[in-house]
Amino acid sequence: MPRIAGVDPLRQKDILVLVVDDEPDLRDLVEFNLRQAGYRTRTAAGGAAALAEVARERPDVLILDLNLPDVSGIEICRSLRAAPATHDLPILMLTARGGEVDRVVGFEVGADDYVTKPFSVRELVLRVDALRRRLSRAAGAPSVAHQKLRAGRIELDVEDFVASVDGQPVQLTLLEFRLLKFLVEARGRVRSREALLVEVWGYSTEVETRTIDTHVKRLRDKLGDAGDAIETVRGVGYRLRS
Amino acid sequence: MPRIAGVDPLRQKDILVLVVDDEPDLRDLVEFNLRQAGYRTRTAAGGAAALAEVARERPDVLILDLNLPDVSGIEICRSLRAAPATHDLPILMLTARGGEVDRVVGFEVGADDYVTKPFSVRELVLRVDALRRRLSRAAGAPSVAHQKLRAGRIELDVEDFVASVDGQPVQLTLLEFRLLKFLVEARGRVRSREALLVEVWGYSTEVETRTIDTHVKRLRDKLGDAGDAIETVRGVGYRLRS
DNA sequence: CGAATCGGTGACAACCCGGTAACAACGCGA
DNA sequence: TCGCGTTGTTACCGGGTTGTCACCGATTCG
Repeated sequence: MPRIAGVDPLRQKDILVLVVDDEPDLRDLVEFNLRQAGYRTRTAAGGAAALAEVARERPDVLILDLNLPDVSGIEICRSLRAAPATHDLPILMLTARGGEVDRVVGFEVGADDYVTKPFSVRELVLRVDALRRRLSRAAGAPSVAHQKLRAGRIELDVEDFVASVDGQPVQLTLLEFRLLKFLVEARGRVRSREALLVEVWGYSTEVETRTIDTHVKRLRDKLGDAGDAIETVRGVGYRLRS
Repeated sequence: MPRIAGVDPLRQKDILVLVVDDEPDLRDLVEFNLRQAGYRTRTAAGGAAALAEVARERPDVLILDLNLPDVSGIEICRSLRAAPATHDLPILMLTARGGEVDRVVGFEVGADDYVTKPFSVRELVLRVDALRRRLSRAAGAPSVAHQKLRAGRIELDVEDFVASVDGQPVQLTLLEFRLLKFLVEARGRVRSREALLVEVWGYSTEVETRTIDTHVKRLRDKLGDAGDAIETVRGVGYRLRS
C-alpha cells in the first residue's frame, strides 16, 4: 500500500527484465529505474534483437513496446506465445496514448498487462512487481488464476476483460468494461463525470458529458438487475454500491 | 448546449498544490486554474523557495518545472525523494517541448507524471486530479474510512455526499447537503443568511434571502427529530447546536 | 395591548438533471 | 464493398430540485 521508496526487500536480485523499445532514452529510463528497484535488466531496440535476447537468456518479465520499427510488438508477442519455452512469459505491453485499439490487440495476443505512454515509471515498476508476484504465486499451476476485482455480485477479470454477474459472464464492450472497472475500483465512492471522462475516456477527450449517461445506461442494461448497483448521485456523478 | 462548467463537487478544498516555475505568467495561469478547480495553491519561483515552501507546509501535490534558474528541478526532486517526510510526495513535472532527455531525466528522479510545455491547462488540472485519485487509492484499503464531519447525532461523509443521523443515512439533495455541511463545519457558531448565501449558494447568486428559510425547513424535516439541532437565532441567522 | 418585524410553513411553478430512445458516425471484419 | 457492432450525439420526457410567494403564527417593542 505505501509507495515504494527504497528497494523492496522482497525483490530478488536475480529477476531478469528485458526491455524492448526503439527509443534509447526510454530504454535507459526504464532500465535505470528497474535497476534502482533491484532488478537485473537487458535491453533490445527492436523485435529481432528481442527474440535473440530471449533466446540467449529467458527473462522473467518482458517489457515490450507495441510499436517497433522492424517486427511489430504483436508479432513478437505471438511468436513468444507460440513457442513452448516462452508461452507463459509474462509480458507487459507499452502502448501509445489513446491507442485504444492497441490495447485490445495487445491483450488479444496475450499480453499480461499494459501501460499506456506516457506513463509513470514508478507505476511501471510497480506493475512489474505485481506481475512477478502474481506469477510466482501461480507458479507451477497450469492456468494462471487472474486477479479479480469484485463488488457485490459483479466480478471483473481485468486480465481477460471478462465481466460477470453471479458468475455468469456478461458481454461488455471495451468502453463499458473500462467504465465498470473504474467504478468497481472506486466502489462505494462517488465519481464525477469529469473523473470518468479522464479515467475512462482520456485526458484530451472532447466527449460531451451526456455521453457518459448513455454508456451508464447501456452498462446498467447489460448488467441486468445487478445494474441497480450503479447509483446516480444527482448533481455529482455515479457510484457503485458496495 | 454545453453544461455549465461548474466546479467539480468532488474536489476538496483542502488539497494543497505547490506550483514551482520561474515564469510568473505561467505560475499565475496554473495557479488561477487550480484555484478555479477548487484547490488551494502555493507558488515558488525557484528551487530554493520550493524546498522552503515544502518545509513550511507539505503540499499534497507538487507541480515542478524541470528548468529552474537556481537549483534544477531534478535536484529538487531528488532531495524530496531522499527525505522520508516527502519521499512519497506526488510530483508532476513540467518539461520543455521536445525535451526527450528532460523527460527521461524527470522520470529517473521519480516524477509521478509529466506534462510537456506547451500544455493544456485543463489537462494539467485533470492530471492533478488523477494523481490525487491514484494516490488515495494506493494509500490504503479500498474502503478507507473517509473523512467524516460530525456534530451530535449528525454525521457527514463529505467525500461521498452521504449524511446520516444516528448512523441511519438520510437522503439529501446536493444543496441541502452543502447547507448542512456548512452548518456542521461552523457547529456552535451562528451563521448569517449572508454567509450562507455566499458559501452554499455561491458568490454571484441572486437568490432571495427567504429562500434560505425554506431550505432550512426542508433540511430540518429530513433530519427528523435531529433537525432540532438547527437553531434559529432571530435577527441573525442559523446555528447548529453541538 | 397592538403593530411591526421576523421566521415557519405549505403551495406552486420553473427549471435543471438524468433516463431513455433514436439516429449518425465510425471502424473493422467478412 | 457491405454489414455489423461500437461509440458519440441529439432530442425529448418525466421527475426531482429549487426559488418564490402568500399566509400565518411568534416575538419584540413601543
